[in-house]
Amino acid sequence: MKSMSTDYLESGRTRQKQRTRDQLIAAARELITAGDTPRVEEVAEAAGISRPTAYRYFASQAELLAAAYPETAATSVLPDPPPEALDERVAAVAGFVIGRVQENESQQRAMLRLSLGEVPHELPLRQGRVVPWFIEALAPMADSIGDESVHRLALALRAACGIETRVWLTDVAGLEPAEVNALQQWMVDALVKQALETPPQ
Amino acid sequence: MKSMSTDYLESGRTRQKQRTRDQLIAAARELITAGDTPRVEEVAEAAGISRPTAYRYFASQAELLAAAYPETAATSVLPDPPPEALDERVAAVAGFVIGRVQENESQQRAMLRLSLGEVPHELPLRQGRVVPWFIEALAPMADSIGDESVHRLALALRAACGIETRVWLTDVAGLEPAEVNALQQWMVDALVKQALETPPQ
DNA sequence: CTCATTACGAGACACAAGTCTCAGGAACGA
DNA sequence: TCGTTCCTGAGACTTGTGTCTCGTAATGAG
Repeated sequence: MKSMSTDYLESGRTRQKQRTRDQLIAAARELITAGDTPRVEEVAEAAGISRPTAYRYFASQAELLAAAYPETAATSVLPDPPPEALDERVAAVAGFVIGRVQENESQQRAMLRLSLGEVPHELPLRQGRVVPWFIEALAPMADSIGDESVHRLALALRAACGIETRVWLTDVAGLEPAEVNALQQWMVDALVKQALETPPQ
Repeated sequence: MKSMSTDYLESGRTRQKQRTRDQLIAAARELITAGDTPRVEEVAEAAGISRPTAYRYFASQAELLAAAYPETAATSVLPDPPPEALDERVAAVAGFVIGRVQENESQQRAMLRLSLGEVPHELPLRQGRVVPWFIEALAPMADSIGDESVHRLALALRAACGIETRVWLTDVAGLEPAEVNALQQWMVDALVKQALETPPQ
């Protein structure tokens, strides 16, 4: 089953459906923040909804959990007032992101694993807010290297401090959490500094 | 079931067991290079061995596939003669690694997914040869920044050009394969250049 | 308030991973 | 060659994901 078409929710008994969907997401969110990777059955039961109905709203466990993933409402994570120095601005964003990844590591791992399912998804993965945060932090250098390069750099920064990099540094390289944080932070700093001299692409 | 203890293979009818294990690995390798992520049953059948026996040798599909993963025999991937310039040396290794990841992307994704199984593994993940390759390429700078920093840098480089980073740049950032290669190569270059000024840790 | 629409629940099914038991047969020592 | 060890195969079982059918009941329009 593919993802439910958007206009399905907007036809028929829309309020009932919205309610059901919200209950599922709320239940999933609660279980996720409680620390596990809930099965669809557990989410459905916690929401007082049957399993088949849960699958009527979300094509897979991955989609349900993705929809339930706690969002940060903030549109900016720069301190107030924002620093002027580029590396400080970026370091602030990176520090926030790295910390968040570390806090929610088990959920992030679950999301990554589910997103790698053998059957290619119909894009359940949403681009988060991290890239915009980095682009905001990099704004002062947009004039000198151009928007395109700023975008590339932001992608590289997100890659450097995301869960994917963390997983490797932890599981395979065997670094301690604090060491992982430090190395990711160093990578971010190095990428920014180098971008000033030779921007990507 | 945990991983079979190593000395199990070395006790009793060792040759029979070694043969069985080799047949399983050979069959898995064939199926993997044919392009899919075979089920344990498929590997066992292809090897003319029963499924329970396959599980006697490998605790999980992940372990079996990991054991079957094609190895590069080379202990060095530097061109002959090796360049003197540090960035060229590293670029050579990175280019090789990035190319290999791109070639075997589906298998690498399968390995990554299986390595993220909910139940923490008893270390089925082996540190590959990529880090040693990078350390070799970085040898000229060991005197100036120290072995420890070289090691850290090599870990960062491997993280930057591995499958984990590629997955994100492809699936979420939506870059084309060639763009992914270019950005990973840029990241590697930037990290090396910056390490000359402020080494990690 | 009535009734057709339509979301929901119960329960069964398919399939894959992983586990367990037990009996047969191959390997190896004597 | 004989006999015991112990590896292997057959097949059932458990758990989890995702699908399907069909009857029921809530919803909201008239």
